[in-house]
Amino acid sequence: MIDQNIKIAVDAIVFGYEKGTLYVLAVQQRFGKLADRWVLPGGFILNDEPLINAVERELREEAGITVNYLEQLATFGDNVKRDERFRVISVAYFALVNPKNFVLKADTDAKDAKWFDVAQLPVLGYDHNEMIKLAHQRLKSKLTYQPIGFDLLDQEFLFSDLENLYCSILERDIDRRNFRKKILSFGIVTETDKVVKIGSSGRPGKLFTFDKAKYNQILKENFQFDIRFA
Amino acid sequence: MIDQNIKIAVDAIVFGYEKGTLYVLAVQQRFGKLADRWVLPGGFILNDEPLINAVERELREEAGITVNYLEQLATFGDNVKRDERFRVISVAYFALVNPKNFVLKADTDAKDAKWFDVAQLPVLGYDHNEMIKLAHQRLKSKLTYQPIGFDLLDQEFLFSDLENLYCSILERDIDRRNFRKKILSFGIVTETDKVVKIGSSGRPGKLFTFDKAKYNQILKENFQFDIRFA
DNA sequence: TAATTTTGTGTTGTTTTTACACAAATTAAG
DNA sequence: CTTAATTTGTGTAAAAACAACACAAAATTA
Repeated sequence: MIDQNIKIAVDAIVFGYEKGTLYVLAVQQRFGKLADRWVLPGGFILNDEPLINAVERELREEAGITVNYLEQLATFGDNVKRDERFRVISVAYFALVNPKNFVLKADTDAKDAKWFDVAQLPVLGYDHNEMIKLAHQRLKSKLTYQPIGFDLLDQEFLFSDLENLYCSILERDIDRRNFRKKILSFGIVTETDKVVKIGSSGRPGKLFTFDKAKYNQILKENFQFDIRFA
Repeated sequence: MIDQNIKIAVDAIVFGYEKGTLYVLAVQQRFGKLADRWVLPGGFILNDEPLINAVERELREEAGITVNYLEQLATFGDNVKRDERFRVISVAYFALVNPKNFVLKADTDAKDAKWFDVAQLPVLGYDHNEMIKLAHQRLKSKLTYQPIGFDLLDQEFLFSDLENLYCSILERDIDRRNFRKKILSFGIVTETDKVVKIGSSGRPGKLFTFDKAKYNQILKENFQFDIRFA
C-alpha cells in the first residue's frame, strides 16, 4: 500500500455583488493556530464525500448559504507548505451568490462570516489571497463568454443593474446603447411588464429576467454568448 | 487530527499530432488488478512532491517524455469509487508534445507506452476516458484563444501544417486565405528563408516558425490571440 | 415651474469577417 | 517533352459586426 500522508480540503471563493461592489465571502476561524484569522470557507473532505458535496456542506455549515453557481476552479498542491501543520492539498471552487438572498450565519469551525470588498481585502490565512486572485480572473473572463452575471443579481433586475455589474466587475466603461442592443439580440433576457423606480429620482425602468431555459435551448443550436467591448 | 484516508494521484492527458491525426498517450499497466489495461500515465504523488513535479516525473518514468506544454486540467474526486481499491482523488493535467521528438520508452509501473488515435480510443481503466474527453474539449477551445497549436508541430513548419492541424482538431473546414491572413496579421509567426517540398508533388512551400518571444511581448500590450471561423 | 436624474431609443462610419478564383512552382504520367 | 495533377501563394468585394454618438420621455427634487 502506498505510504502517503497528505490531507485533502476544499475551499470556496464565493462572490457576491451589490450596488457596484464585488464582495468575497470569508469566515473567521474558530480553532487552531490561525484562530481569529479570516480565511475562505472550506475544510477537509470526509472519506466518502464527493468533493462538490464537501464544498456545499462547508458553505452551509460555516456561512449558512447555498450558492447560485458553483464550479471547480483549481487545485492548489504545488506548495507543499501552504499549510504549515502538515501537507494539505486544496481543491478550490468558484461560486456566485446574491448576497441579498441570505443572512450570513457562522457555525461549526467558523466564528463569524463576512463579505469583504474584493478591492480592499485583508491578508487572509494560507494561500487564500492567491486563490481569490485566480477566481477573480476567472470571473472577469467568464463574464464575457458565459451568462453568469445573472447569478449575482436579483431574479428581476433593471437593465442598468446588469450594465453596472459588467462595468464594475470588468472595470471599464460600456456604451449603454450598444450593451443593451447586444444583450437583447441574444434573446435570453426578457422584459417583464413590471416597472419600478429605484430609490431616488429618475424615470422608472422595466424589470428584466434571464431566461435560462431559452439559453440552454439555443446553446444546443450552437449559440455563443459573447460580450466584449473596447 | 483529521481522520482522512484518501490517496492523491496525478494523471496526464498528453496529446500528440501527426499528419492530420490527433493522438493521446496511454501506458499499459504492469501491476495490480488492472494489469495489462491501458490507462493514462500517472500515479500517486510523493509526500513532499509538488503536484506538477509528480506529473513530470510520471511522464518521464512511464513514457520517457518531456512535454512542450503542461497545465492543470481538473480534479476528479466526485466519484468516490473511481478506483475500486480505495478512494483516490486524481488531479488531471493537460499536455502537448510533438511525438516526433521522442521515442516512447515505458518503465517502472508501465509495461508499454503507446499513442492512440483520439478518434478510436479503446476503453481505458478508471475514469480515464472521461478525462480525455474533457481534455479534448479543452484542447479544442484553447486552440482558438491561445497559440498552443505550435507545441504540437515541429519548430519549423509549413503553413499548410498549421492549417491542417486546426482543421483536423477543430473538425471543420477553414478558408486557407483567410486563415493565413489572420495568423500573419498577429505577427507572431515568422517566415524563414527555407523552402521545402514535402514528400509528394506540388509547389514547395516556405517554412515558418512561431515567435514565442514576440508573442509574450505583445501579450503585455493587451494582444488577444483569437482564431474563430464560421 | 424649472432643474435634475434616470430610462429608452437609431443612425452612420469604420472595421472585421466572409466568400471566392486564378497564377506559379513543382512532380507524375503519358 | 508535353500535359495533367498537386500544392503554394495571393487580392477583392460584399456582408456583418462594432463603435461612436445625442436627444426625448418619465419621473423626482428644489
